[in-house]
Amino acid sequence: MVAMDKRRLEKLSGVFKTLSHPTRLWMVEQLFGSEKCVCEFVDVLKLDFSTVSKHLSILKQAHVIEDDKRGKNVYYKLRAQCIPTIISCLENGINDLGN
Amino acid sequence: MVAMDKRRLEKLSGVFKTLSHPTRLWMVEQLFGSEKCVCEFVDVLKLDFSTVSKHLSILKQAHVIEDDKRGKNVYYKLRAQCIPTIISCLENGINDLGN
DNA sequence: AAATCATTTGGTTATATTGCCAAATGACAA
DNA sequence: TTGTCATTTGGCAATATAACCAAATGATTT
Repeated sequence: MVAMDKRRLEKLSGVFKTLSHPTRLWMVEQLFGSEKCVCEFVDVLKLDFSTVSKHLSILKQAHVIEDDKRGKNVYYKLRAQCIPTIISCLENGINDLGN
Repeated sequence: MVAMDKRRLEKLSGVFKTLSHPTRLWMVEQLFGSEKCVCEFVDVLKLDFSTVSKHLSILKQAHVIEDDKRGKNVYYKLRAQCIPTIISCLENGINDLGN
């Protein structure tokens, strides 16, 4: 593994890592169409507020989503516009191949 | 998270998980052009044979790569042809956005 | 200024992942 | 059939991740 690649690989694999949890992936998909605030996720997921907030923060750190504080709420929206493409690409590619 | 989605999300996030380790991601990229046998990876990575073998096995289970035993060696090649696209998609998308 | 609401942060425990070593397997070679 | 080479499997210790609870923060509302 050439040293020059190391930083790049860590960053890229880090993005994949943020998408490697079902809950986070679901949250990202919910943001495809429109922004959502933390409490909306909490309502549906029935996970602790802190758990949801931490998941969102992980996605934010990787620049997959971004936040926007307005009034009492924090709204999250998709930042990495390539994710929808990536997901359908993967689903078409891998799901077909025998599972 | 609608129950119907659960299986799909687990499978999809599972694929991301296999790509979420720098060494595995590097190995996948090495397979873009041509197949490689386990020992070739061991030589370059300087990790234990068992470590490399386990990484490859994780990628294989997710159908990202597949193996082909020939003679004394096991050759691995890319199975999910969408991965190169996904990686460049991500690199163009996320790297540009602020660091 | 105090109370309240939405969210984040810190701490803890349970579980998962990674890497090494040693031992098992499965060809092929002698 | 014994030995050797390439790889896989099992087991263990170290580290990382995920979920919860409790406490802290920050912005409104009273």
